[in-house]
Amino acid sequence: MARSTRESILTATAELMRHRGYGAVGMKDIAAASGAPIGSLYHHFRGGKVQIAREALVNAGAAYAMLIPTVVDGYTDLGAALEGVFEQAAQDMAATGFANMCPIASVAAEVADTVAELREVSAGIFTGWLDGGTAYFTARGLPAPTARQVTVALVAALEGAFVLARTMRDTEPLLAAGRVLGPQFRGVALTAAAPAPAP
Amino acid sequence: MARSTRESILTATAELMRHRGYGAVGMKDIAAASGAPIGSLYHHFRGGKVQIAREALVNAGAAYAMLIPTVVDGYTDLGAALEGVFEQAAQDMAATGFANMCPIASVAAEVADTVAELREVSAGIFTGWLDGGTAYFTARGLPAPTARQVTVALVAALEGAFVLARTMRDTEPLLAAGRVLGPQFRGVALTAAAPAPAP
DNA sequence: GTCTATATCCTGATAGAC
DNA sequence: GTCTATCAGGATATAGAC
Repeated sequence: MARSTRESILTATAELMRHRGYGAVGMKDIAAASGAPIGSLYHHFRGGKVQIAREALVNAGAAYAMLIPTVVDGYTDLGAALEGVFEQAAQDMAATGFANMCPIASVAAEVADTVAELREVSAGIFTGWLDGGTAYFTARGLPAPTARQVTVALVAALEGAFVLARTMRDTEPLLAAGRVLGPQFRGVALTAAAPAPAP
Repeated sequence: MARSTRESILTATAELMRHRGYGAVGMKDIAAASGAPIGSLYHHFRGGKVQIAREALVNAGAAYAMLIPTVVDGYTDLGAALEGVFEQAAQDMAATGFANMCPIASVAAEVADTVAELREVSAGIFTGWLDGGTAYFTARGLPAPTARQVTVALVAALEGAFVLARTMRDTEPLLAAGRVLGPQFRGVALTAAAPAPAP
């Protein structure tokens, strides 16, 4: 529920780019979806489309950073937790008609070679996720190297499975990824959850 | 090395879209990269840009379908093979300055909600990969359900790690994914390789 | 079949009245 | 701060000479 014009522009942009990526979202679309006329877009964001996308990505990245801890908090076994994350993702995606996908990866893959500034922002968000996830799993009792590897593999598999699932309109990739990643860590205990870090 | 005008248009398009996706590649770019003037593009592909992209994706999809079997053929242990695939991918990506990425996922993520025809083509290619990989691992002695799960998880993790690695310009995501996926299957034997199927 | 010139539309961005 | 009208450039696609 964004209140200010600025915020409504950013949330509308994140939502649009989650579905259509960067290039296919026009300033006119953002104006229509946010309720603000084109002139206001440039009034609030002097840097134009790139700046709007940049700030929308940063906001969305911060929101998504809390998703994995939120799910994993409910588990005391790492293997079960990993499977749970993928099952939750599969459920969400099916519930939204296979339209749900994080805007970061969607935009990142598209602009990695074309809009340097957005690639850099996306890279920073990914780095924050990986560092934050590592800190979280370390706080839950995993050795740091394991925590890092599990986090990186989890995020990579999730993002890839999202692409397959969305394209094929089938949750199989998410469920299969969870069933392959999870069992290896069954029996690895997670200690009591500390307050989740927000990187 | 494409010989005909038609072929050179398709290979140039695949190469361009591997780097820039769908929207950011213009007909003018395709004309320049292939050496064919704009008029020839429409002479050979009456359906315009969408048809060119469609055929370029199908060609590239068939080429990529053989990559995993090519690497895995060199192994007799499934765990080592999986790690080997990710190490090979990491090496390739670093060698190309983090520009290397399969054009299918790149385009698929971008057009899943905007260009129905290309989403359908991409879905067909993914399905072909998964079916082909399952058949390959089955031929190498794995039970069918395991073969399917391993294939789906492998492709999903690869594609996701590609996005992270390309954005962060770092091979860590590929290597971490390989080191998490591989160990679970160490000790699972692959029988003598049959001729790889080309789905 | 090859190639040039152009038509039509849509984009991001700006100027300036309210 | 809000909003409208418009600019300049680039997109896909076409027409038609060679």
